[in-house]
Amino acid sequence: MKNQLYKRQADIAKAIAHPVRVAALDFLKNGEQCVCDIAETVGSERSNLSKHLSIMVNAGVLASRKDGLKVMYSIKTPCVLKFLDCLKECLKEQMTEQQQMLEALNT
Amino acid sequence: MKNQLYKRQADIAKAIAHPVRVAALDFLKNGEQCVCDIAETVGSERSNLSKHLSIMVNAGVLASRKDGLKVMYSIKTPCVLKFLDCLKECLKEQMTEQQQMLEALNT
DNA sequence: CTATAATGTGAATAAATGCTCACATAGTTA
DNA sequence: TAACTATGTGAGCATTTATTCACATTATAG
Repeated sequence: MKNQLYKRQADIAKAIAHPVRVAALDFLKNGEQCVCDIAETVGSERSNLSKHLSIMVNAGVLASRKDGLKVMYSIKTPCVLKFLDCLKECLKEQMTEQQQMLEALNT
Repeated sequence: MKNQLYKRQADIAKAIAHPVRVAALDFLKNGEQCVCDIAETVGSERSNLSKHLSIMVNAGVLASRKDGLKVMYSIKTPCVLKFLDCLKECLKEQMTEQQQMLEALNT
């Protein structure tokens, strides 16, 4: 039972745990975007990006809708944004720690 | 430059994106614990868990210290806890959505 | 010093993930 | 209808990650 919950939490984290996907999410903070714009921004092959996006849709992180020729992707729930902020904050803490070590080295 | 940042954020997410590691973190919310207790709680082989823990230490998510025969692991920064809460919240949102669909099916 | 306990490591294997390419599909425009 | 645009899909391959087992290491206790 609990293991199921841990697995599902891990699946959500996994869906985000790739540089291209983090970059795409960071771009999608500005609102929904089509695949071609995302591809250009994150610098990824279309077909490859397509797969990354569908991974995130399957994990419930993104939503998608058709608009004529284009497919528009958007962040599905507010907590995904929170999640991204958390990630950035963790990174910031790590870098602050490194900087303190650097300063200690210079004294 | 930005790609470097995305990669490092992805690395942090990756370090958490495994059921055993989520379970271990959830246990470590109660404070530092030795490997044997973590192993028993999450139900994982010692040597396997040892590797999972070292992955998280390398990613800057956990800290470790020796205490006699034992090695004690603990969550390194508060934002990791926040991160876990975010994960749980995302899962909750997903499950709420599913429940609404279920209810719609019953009407 | 020897035995024991807790943990880590390395090699081998298995499984999952990611990338690229060629092609398929769906909608649009001429 | 034909050509074009945006996107998705499948196969093949390379890379990464996970698991298991046997063994190494470190500290403790007798």
